[in-house]
Amino acid sequence: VKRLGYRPNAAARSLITSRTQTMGLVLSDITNPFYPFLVDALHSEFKSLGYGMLLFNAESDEIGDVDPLGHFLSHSIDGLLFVSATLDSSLGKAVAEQGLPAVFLNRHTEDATSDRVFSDNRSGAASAARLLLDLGHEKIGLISGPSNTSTAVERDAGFLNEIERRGLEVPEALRRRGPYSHRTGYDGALHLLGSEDPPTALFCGNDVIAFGALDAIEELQMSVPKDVSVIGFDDIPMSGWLRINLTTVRQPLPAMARTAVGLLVDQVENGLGDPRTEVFATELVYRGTTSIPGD
Amino acid sequence: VKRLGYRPNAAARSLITSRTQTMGLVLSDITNPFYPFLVDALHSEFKSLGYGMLLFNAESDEIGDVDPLGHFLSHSIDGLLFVSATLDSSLGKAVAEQGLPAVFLNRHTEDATSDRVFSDNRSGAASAARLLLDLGHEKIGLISGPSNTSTAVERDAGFLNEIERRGLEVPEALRRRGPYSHRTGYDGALHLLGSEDPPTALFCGNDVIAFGALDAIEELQMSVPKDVSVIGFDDIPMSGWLRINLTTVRQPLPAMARTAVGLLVDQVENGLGDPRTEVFATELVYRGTTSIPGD
DNA sequence: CTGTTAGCGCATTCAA
DNA sequence: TTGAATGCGCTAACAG
Repeated sequence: VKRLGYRPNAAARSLITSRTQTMGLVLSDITNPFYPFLVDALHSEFKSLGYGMLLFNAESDEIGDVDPLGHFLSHSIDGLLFVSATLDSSLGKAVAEQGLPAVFLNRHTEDATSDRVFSDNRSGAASAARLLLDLGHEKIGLISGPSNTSTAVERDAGFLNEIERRGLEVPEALRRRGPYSHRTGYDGALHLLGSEDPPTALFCGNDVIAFGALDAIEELQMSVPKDVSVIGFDDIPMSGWLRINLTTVRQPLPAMARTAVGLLVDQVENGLGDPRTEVFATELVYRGTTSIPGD
Repeated sequence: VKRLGYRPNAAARSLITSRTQTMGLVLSDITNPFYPFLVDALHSEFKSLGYGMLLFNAESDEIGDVDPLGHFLSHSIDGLLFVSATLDSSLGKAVAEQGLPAVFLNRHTEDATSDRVFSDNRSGAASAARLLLDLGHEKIGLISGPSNTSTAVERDAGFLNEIERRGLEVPEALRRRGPYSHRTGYDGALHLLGSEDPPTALFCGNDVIAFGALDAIEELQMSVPKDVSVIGFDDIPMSGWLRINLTTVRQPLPAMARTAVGLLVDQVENGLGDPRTEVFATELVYRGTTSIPGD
């Protein structure tokens, strides 16, 4: 009978089941090279579990009071996955009030109202600090992400803490901050390295910032790692390309994506429970942008 | 009355209007740095017109007989936007048979059954050839994309045609081909430049392939553009980064995205008509990876 | 112009 | 087991 290409009508079905088999993915700026790999991983997880993925791109690195909720609620989805929300975002509360299944991935908001999965940014940043200190660097610059993101706050804390534990410090003059973008790294490094007593190493808030820093170093006709060592965070695939070859801290993105999707699907299929938090270990990836100072 | 947060139920509404206000976006591999900018542009166009965007990532560079249709039909969308379909894909016919609004963007299939928008790949590639010839290169290598993509076929044709018009040629031994990936460029350049009579310039099927070629050149300890000139295609933002600084052929992606979305929305709102084709002009972007041979 | 009603295509219940 | 009936929440057509 159904040989003539019958397709059940999804609208009618979801009208009765009150399920759409579609999840919403909210992210801050898909243009940032960090995301595609995440989106890829998330998509294939969702697909294998029978869910579609509706994209909402906030278009700036601030998922603040942009309101993706209205958009999604009127498109009726079963759950929401937030990637890289900001700390001050009211999204957590709003979603909890709606009783909507939700998971925060990579970054989280201040109040743990929903499931969260992220990596151990503190210890990852600490391991980066340890590497630079062990190599003999004493004057280290810091170019961080935005202060309203949990990743930046925790990476800063882990990094600075380790430095201080060794009896050193990073003076204000050697700190810069901005969006997780190439430009932030470029401007930051230009400023820090152009000063009269420049640092011999830079810890960058993520890989994309580090790429900007590398470009600034090129611009200043200095060389990496001889004149300056550089470390990033994330280990996106581009960081392994030969011309970049960035030392960085790897986040286990595929596993994180799988976990986040699992939690979300569990929420929609088995009902909401108490908020859960999953933390993943990072791994230092030693490549070519770090060395003993002057070597 | 509706102060208590009333939201119309999208499923019920679309049951009666037979519209979901959602479009499907099919792409071959979101991990390829070429796509995020497109996705971003498409998303904001759709959003501004009141449409959501459901993502389907084919996960390999081959949108062949992977069947996103089943996935989408069971998620009920109003129209489909295919980015980078392959020539041999049966998608065009399948979609046309379903009477589903669809647009092919960037690449197209053999039969023009739906609206299509792409750039003038032939003349873009010809302008790249002209640049290399004018600089004095006579031995030029070609690393193309897959032969079942319209972009690769047309770029090859435009490039080779211009070379021949000047009385030169690109022998088989100087041609390589593979997926639009970093690895294709890396392996291809390693092979071509490692031969006994290596070319002095390489035309790459797209920027990502060119990045791989640049890495191979680094690996071989040769220098760009002194030993080898390199040209890419697309002009994705990374190509403008200082450490890359790639000479390339720009496609006007934002305009192309706007047009594609416009055509698709027109189809769903005003009914299907005869297939339309929109072609966009490219622009040569002269940067630092090209020069007179040996200079 | 406001108020009422039928029906979109399913899943689920209940009757046979 | 199989078959018919109800209603999910809207929109559109129609009646008042």
